[in-house]
Amino acid sequence: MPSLTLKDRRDQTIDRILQAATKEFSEAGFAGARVDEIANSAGVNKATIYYHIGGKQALYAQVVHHLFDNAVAQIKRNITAAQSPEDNLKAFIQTIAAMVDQHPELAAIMLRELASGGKHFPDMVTQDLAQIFSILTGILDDGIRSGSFRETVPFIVHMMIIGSIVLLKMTSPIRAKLAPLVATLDNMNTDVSGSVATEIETLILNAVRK
Amino acid sequence: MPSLTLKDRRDQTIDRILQAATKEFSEAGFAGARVDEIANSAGVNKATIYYHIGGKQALYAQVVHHLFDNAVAQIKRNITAAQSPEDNLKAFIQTIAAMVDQHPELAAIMLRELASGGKHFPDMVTQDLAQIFSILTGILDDGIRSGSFRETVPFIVHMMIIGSIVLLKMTSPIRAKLAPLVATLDNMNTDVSGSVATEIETLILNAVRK
Amino acid sequence: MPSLTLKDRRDQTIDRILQAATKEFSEAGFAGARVDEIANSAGVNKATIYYHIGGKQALYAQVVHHLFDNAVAQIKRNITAAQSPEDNLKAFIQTIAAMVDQHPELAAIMLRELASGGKHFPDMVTQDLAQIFSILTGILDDGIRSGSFRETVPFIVHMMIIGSIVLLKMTSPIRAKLAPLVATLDNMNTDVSGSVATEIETLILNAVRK
Amino acid sequence: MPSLTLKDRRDQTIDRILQAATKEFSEAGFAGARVDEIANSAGVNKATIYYHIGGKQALYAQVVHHLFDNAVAQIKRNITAAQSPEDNLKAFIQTIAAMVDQHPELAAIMLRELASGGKHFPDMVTQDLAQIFSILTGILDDGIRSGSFRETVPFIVHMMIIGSIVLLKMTSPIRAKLAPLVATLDNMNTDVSGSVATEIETLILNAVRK
DNA sequence: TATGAATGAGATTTCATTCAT
DNA sequence: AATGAATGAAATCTCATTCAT
Repeated sequence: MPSLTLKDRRDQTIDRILQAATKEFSEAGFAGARVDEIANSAGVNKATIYYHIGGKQALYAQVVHHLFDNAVAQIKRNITAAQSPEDNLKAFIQTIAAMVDQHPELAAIMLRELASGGKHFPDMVTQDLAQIFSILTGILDDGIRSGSFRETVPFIVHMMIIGSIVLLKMTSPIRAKLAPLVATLDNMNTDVSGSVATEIETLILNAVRK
Repeated sequence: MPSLTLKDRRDQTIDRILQAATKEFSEAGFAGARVDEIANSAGVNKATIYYHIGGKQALYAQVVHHLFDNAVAQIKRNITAAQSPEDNLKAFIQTIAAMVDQHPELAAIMLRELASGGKHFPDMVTQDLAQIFSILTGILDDGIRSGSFRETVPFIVHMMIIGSIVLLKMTSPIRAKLAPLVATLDNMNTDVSGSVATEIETLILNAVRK
Repeated sequence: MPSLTLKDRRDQTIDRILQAATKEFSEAGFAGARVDEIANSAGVNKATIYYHIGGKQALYAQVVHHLFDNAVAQIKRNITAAQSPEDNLKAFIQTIAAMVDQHPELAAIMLRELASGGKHFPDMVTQDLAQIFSILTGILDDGIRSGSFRETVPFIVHMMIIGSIVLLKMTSPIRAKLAPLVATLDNMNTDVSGSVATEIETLILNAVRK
Repeated sequence: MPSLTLKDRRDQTIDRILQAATKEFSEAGFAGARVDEIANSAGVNKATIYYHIGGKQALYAQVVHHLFDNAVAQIKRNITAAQSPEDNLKAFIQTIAAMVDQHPELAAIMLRELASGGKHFPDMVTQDLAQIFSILTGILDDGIRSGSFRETVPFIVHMMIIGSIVLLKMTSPIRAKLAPLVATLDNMNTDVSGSVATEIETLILNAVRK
């Protein structure tokens, strides 16, 4: 029994490349990322990247694709099970918070993409985002129908949730710098799922509740 | 009266450089920005930038500095005049929204900086941000003391406000792409001050009100 | 009888490689040719080329060798049968013209080799060329001895024949571009054997006849 | 008085680049030429080539352009003065021969371009070639009108002249290899203007004369 | 003050070749 | 016999920076 088939080897190599690229792109952005660096940290020759993937652009596209696809899948999995609109909204917030803790690269890449107007977003990713949004819309509609939620502008609520989670996650290094100067920042966690997400839940529920 | 003093000429040149740089940096990020491009769009020779400013890093620092300094000043100006905590909170939200509409570059640069952990933020900018935050903390404290606001985690409220405003502003090109597919996005404005900010006010006030 | 012996399979593969290589080298030259491209268009894996042939240089050598060897053989076959010096000269011209129509790659490769001073020509090919030339020398000598031809410089006559045939063949794409602008080019054939070769015959015979 | 104006320096640099490029491209062809090599032999930094010219393709285009433009100009200059069709034809042949001796790069590049179907020829060059051809057509027409020349196919005569001259020039290294084996090649000159061109004159005049 | 020319260092990409199977 | 994966070396090109004027 051979230790590893050819295809497995291939997949493993591609995986290592994709992981290294995800890290590099999220830390440095597309323009700042270095193919050399990615190759090194993936432990492959630079040419291997071109052989398997095809170039910096293509590599970036794959990274973004992977990241967002998995994210959508995870959110879908976590929401469908829940029940009341309030619980669903909580689950939505917790899921996104957990995801951002698990994959901070997602948050970094999203911010940078927003900063450049989503120019590099492949259409599929845009649709992924639309799906996430439609999950929230569904929850809010349910709540309105069942009389527990007010009428709100769903996209604004969406941005409020995503915005607070992502910014809270990404400000943690800055918070660390500011903590000595600003009392209320002292004991804030670097993770956003947990107590931070719980506070967000409360705020958002108050915001949309009748 | 001479047409233009030497000093004015100089200042004008520097101004054109800074404006061009602001645009380029906000659109492409630090790594993606090209000194060549900045020089072109400022209508000066590349070497002039080095002569007056000193290099890409220095140029970026000045751009960020300008942008955030003015922002803080503007917020301070708009808040001090107001009265009740509720009105102050509204003014805070409206001011930030107006600022982001006026200077979308500010939003873009902030997002990118967050994405890279604020590595390039000069200390002064970090302190600017702390000042803005302390304004909000003051408003929330006032509200708690006067009995109209609940106890909340100020930084989370802060991120909720900033996050929703900035993301709403920056998603407008993506929204344009999605509008045909998603009904609720149809008639959303590209500006965030105005009706969008008003909805944010309502949501945030509900969120923090007792 | 088995469908195909192992040896035949091998030969077939090599053949496909050589054909693809001939096309690619003639279109792009040695430096411009891509081993990848050759492999693709031969329908084999790149490594197969290295396995069977041994490398780009070796491949090129084989291609050139094949091409010129066959050419010499064909010319020899066609000349020996003829009779009078005039008829032999005509046959010589017609044969070369026919060969160039059949294998335009030969012409392309020859031109490129001349352009680089025959650096890559294996010695055997140089000798092939010498043989072709000696055939012409023989014809011209016969003509002089029989009193029908003048004394000429054989190599110059040779170059005049080869040059006009090869250039006429290779200019056909350029002629196509020029035809709309230049009246006399309108109805020139893309093939060089036939009426074009007949005109060359006349010109050359006039040139060398007493 | 400054030793050299800025513009002169620039022109000098560009000239050195163009000269080096002409040599490299003619020796190695487009694909085989190395920008590094060109930069080195021009004594400039590689980036200088990109600064002034803009890339390998552009560099090649300029080289070809220069070469052919000058060639056409020179031919025009030399022909207009002459008189009888016979003398004009001789002048045409001598001029082209002289040009090829002066600029063998022209011949090399032309052969390679023919080999690839003139794909890289800018339109202007194609028109240059058409002009040269129209000069010959004029001469032949004159000769027909004055009764000294037969009716011929001008383009074939053209190719016969150009072909023999260019091939004679470019075969000189191969001839050197063959000389020990082939008696008649012994004392052939490496230059084509002079006795070789004179022999071509005789052959071509015989070929077209009534 | 301002500039055009030039560059060094490094970025991305290509490609002939080899290796393990 | 044949292949997919991987690579080293080198090619083209970019870009922040400096120099001479």
